[in-house]
Amino acid sequence: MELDEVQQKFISAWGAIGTQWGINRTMAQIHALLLISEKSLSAEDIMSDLNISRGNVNMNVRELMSWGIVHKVLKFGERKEFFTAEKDIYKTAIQILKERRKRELIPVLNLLNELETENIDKGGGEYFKKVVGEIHQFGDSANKMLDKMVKADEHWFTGSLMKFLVKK
Amino acid sequence: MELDEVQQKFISAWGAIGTQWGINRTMAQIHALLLISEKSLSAEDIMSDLNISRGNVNMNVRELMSWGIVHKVLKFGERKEFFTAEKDIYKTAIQILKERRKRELIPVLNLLNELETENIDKGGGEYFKKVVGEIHQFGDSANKMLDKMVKADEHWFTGSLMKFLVKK
DNA sequence: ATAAACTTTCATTATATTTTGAAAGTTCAG
DNA sequence: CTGAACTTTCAAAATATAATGAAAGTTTAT
Repeated sequence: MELDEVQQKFISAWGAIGTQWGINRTMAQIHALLLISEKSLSAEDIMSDLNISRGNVNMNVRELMSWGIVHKVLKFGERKEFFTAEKDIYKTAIQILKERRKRELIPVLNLLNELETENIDKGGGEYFKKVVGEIHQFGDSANKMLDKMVKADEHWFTGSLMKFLVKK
Repeated sequence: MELDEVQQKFISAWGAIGTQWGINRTMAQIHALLLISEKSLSAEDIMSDLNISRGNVNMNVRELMSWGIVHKVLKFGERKEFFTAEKDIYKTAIQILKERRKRELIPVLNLLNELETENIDKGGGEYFKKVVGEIHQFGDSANKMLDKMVKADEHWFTGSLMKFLVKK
């Protein structure tokens, strides 16, 4: 596929946004490319569209798959693997929340538990205890919230949540 | 202040988490240090506690202030400037949401507008139009949601939102 | 079993980000 | 005004992150 100027712009922007959120630029660009590609793409397609190496494509596509927002597609009669992005943007967002919760929030909550215990064992400071306790409480709330969000149906986000937020 | 082992651990962890969210490690560590410090700290305090240079402290403290989560404190009779972090973690989270909305989401929405116009002008693809349109719609919803959240009172998060989420 | 078609790995290279620290700038008490 | 106390800047150095591409590994058709 030849990318036109508007598409290029979209891909660049997606890459830049990703960077701000701690996502590697190329990974975000591959995601953008797959999002706007109607057909699934092979590693070679991605290499040529984005002008990046085979190893880079392989690494980042696998990472995107581990996030559950890009999928492998096998075409009948073709030996090559093709890739496609989840096209429902709500599902994509929920999936990212889900993964970030699992990979980042939960380990932090565990660490906070540890720190609270250690601080008591070692007769650590009251102030530290207070601050960490509050962060922990906040983290727990966020965790519960995300759990609900992630388990809710996919139109919950624009549906009931939006209504709830808008009413009062 | 001498940092004990538990505090060190907290600061390191905060730095690591920051990194995953696209925040520079040192900035996150300074934030952590200020969070757990009962008293406000001078640039020199931060330099010695975290073992970093003066320039680095200056740069990152200013960045934290621009995010509105660290404040300058002037002590009577002292010429030095002291710094303190917003200690209410809810306020801190809301403040970060607010800034990310302003700095990142709004520019993206503007770009999407542009891209949609350009795509029509240039007779670009239908599929692209569809995908970008959906992303735009999602972004608008998120934007409205954040606007509500940010304007709500500080206990809204654990209060009514949690209740709403937990009930069904 | 072979070899062509494809994917994965990883040491090296390239790029981007962060940190340093000395110099320049600012403020203020005397 | 002056100079001491402090803050800011920014070019250079250090560090961390990402990309390359050739070699190794895997799969499949024959």
